[in-house]
Amino acid sequence: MAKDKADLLQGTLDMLILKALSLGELHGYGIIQRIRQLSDEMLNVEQGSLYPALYRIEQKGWVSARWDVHDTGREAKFYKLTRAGRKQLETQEASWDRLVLAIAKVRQATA
Amino acid sequence: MAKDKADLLQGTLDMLILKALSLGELHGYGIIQRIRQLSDEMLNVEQGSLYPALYRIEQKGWVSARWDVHDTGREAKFYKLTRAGRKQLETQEASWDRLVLAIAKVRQATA
DNA sequence: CTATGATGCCTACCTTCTCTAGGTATCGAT
DNA sequence: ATCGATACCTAGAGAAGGTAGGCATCATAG
Repeated sequence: MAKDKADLLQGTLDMLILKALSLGELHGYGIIQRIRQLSDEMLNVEQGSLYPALYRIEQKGWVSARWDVHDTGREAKFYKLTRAGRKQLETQEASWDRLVLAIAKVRQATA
Repeated sequence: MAKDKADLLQGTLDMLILKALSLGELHGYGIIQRIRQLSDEMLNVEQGSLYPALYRIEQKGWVSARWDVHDTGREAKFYKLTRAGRKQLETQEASWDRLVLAIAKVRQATA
């Protein structure tokens, strides 16, 4: 990991993947690029984190996968948000907001 | 864990403990209460998470500990932020801010 | 033409972290 | 006398992300 890139906190990756897919169907490698690009290079998801995560997420029914050929003529495995996945994204975003709020409250405290 | 309390994300506990101690010396059990109170009951740190965390944090030199008797006459182990701990708190807060910002950027994206 | 880097997929193992679930002891209130 | 809160601790489990490898294709640079 490059020095200027922060490690993800556990529990944030699923949300990022689901969010990336909410913008449209995409293959694994593309998800990494989309997250990196949208975050202004601040977030870098490792392949070794992504593929197992995609597998987990697919098992849970939040995404569906199919092999396809894209523009460049190369084959890739495309993932698509399911209805349950969209629901899950909302849930995770709400949890994230709650956590951010709670931590902000603690940090507001002054000595 | 109560239903209305969210599990912490891994990596946030150290920051919360250091922040709690930045408001003044405190013993372990009190740290849990302070975090719960400051977060409006949204964050509940389990004892089984706290004590190992305090041990780790002490090993890293971010806090110093001493046994003492407090008002109620009971003995307790009081923890105090060290200079390195204060520095570490700043670092972790900056990382947290970066992460929150990066995730906000990703979430801003519209399909 | 060949070497290299980017694209694209995957797995095994490691490490870290938090939680669950136990244990112990003291104290105040019922 | 019992029970809940206070106060400390540990062992083990589970989850998740990273590191480090492997493999194949393609475009580009030398």
